[in-house]
Amino acid sequence: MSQIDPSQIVTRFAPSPTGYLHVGGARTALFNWLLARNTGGRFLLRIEDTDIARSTEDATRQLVDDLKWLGLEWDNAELVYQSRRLDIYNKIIDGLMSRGLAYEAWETQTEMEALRKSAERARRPFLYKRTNYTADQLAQFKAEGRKSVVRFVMPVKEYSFRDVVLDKDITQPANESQDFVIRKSDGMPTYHFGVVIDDEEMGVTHVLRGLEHLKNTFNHIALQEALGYRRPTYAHLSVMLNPETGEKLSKRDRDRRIRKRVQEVMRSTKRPAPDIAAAAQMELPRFEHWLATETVQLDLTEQPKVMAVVGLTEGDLPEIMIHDFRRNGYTPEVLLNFLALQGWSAGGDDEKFTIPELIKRFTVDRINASNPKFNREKLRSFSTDFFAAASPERLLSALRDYLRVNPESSLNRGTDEQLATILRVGHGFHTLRDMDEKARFLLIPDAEIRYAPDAVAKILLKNDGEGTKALAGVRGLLASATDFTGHALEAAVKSYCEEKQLGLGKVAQPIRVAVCGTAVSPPIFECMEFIGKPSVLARIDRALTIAAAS
RNA sequence: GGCCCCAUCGUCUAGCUGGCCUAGGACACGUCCCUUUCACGGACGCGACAUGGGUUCGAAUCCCAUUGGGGUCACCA
Repeated sequence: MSQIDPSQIVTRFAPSPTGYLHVGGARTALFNWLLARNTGGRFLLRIEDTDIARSTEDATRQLVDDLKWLGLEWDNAELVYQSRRLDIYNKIIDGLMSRGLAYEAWETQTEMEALRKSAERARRPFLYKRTNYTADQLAQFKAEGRKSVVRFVMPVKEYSFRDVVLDKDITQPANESQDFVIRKSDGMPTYHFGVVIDDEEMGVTHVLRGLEHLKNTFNHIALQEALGYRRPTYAHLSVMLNPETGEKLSKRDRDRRIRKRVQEVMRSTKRPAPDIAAAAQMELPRFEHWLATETVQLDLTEQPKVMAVVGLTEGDLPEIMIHDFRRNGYTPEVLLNFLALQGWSAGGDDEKFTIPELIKRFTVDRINASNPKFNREKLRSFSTDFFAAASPERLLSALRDYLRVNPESSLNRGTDEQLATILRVGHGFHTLRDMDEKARFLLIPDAEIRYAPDAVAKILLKNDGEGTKALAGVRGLLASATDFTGHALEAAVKSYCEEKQLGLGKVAQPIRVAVCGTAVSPPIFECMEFIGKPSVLARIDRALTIAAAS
């Protein structure tokens, strides 16, 4: 083997545009990007849109947006779309056919299915065998309007390649060679074909991809040999698993979470299905079908409605797409750091890295072969630490980004200065969503404060309205305060409590409920300063009215 | 089911050219401290080499088997 000049390393990420970027795809992209950046090589992006039915332009845009958001910039100025390269593929396929290395096959998908079924019944593995059609058959197929596919004549021999993650040679015996499809009946190349041609033409030297492609590699090698192409270095990455199911992380996991919650709610509240379906504005048969069928998923309009009915929020669902993480208030540097640790480690005890550190320390030989379970708790902890250490500028830009994808948040009303204050007062949060949920009352009109019934009951009404009395008592003090800063308010309320022989909590908690609507908030005196005296008094009056009416 | 891959605390992992390991770190969890709430923070603690055989003076580290988990068997990538 010749020594590869590291500066010549070319990697690529080649997603198929079927939706937002999946977290597993993001990790694959990250590893390829890291390898290129670590060695001063190039990282390329190619769109594998050969599945016409599933690929959309929207999806391509979302994919590109997610990659940009992550900061995984690619080095090809022009994106490569496979769908625009049909001429190139067809020319090569014609060449293969003229050399007798590829041929047309006429079996329909139903016929293929039947063949597979019978092989299964006979309990032997199915391998496609070339059939010789008579002239009559061919004429009949064409008369029927059948469309042929093109299959590659895969030489029957043992194939072997070295996988640098597994650090071993992977071999496929000769009797598993099979003439696989390289051009589909719609004229598009298959993945196997496009990937081989494009990797060669783009000069890709290193292919880091998911483990699900391990066996495909033999097909690719056979094609490379037939075409006289170079063989890139292969590295197959482990599969990230859902910690609850132990299966591959899947978009379906979110749906599963909702279904589980619906079932819990139905069991505990004895609320019947028709009732929930109606509340979610869904047809009952559709709702029941979904409820009973794992493989059926709610669509994007149904999902939020059902969630609202059973009291689930965005933050309760497992994030699967990069966009989910963005919406839930994670930053790219945290996500990337964490993703790098799913299957890779720097060795030793270090695990918190900036992006430049990641680039510097990344090597392929430290990638692990076993499948990690995706542990969101730890990601959350990384996020907490990141926000605790971030500069005010980074905090604000992260929050602005979060708000762009969460337009319904009340914090969108804030000025930069206000948001900076909120960020400072509310420090110690895990994610921006967490911060948003805790601090959103700061930027909504007094009349729109919603008083949480359990907080009102526990803090204001309990013990014969003890809290309400305390609130009414301290109102005068607040109304007459001349200095409405957090410090001054705290000092004033503290001395008030001493004077009245009350614990601080006995007074502070009722104020909190009155001002925030909940029993939980950032430090209350600073919140009061932020909101200002008129609003604080208005909110207290409103709370007193509500308490009196309860 | 066939073929392939993998196997250290609940989780992510360090360690794997055998002795520095009565196995290290982080998350989670538990106790305590801080505290006007929730968090944050601090201290301490709990906790693993899947099993069975080898090889060796000596194995988490090497070999084999078993078990378990995962992947794959498309005109989807």
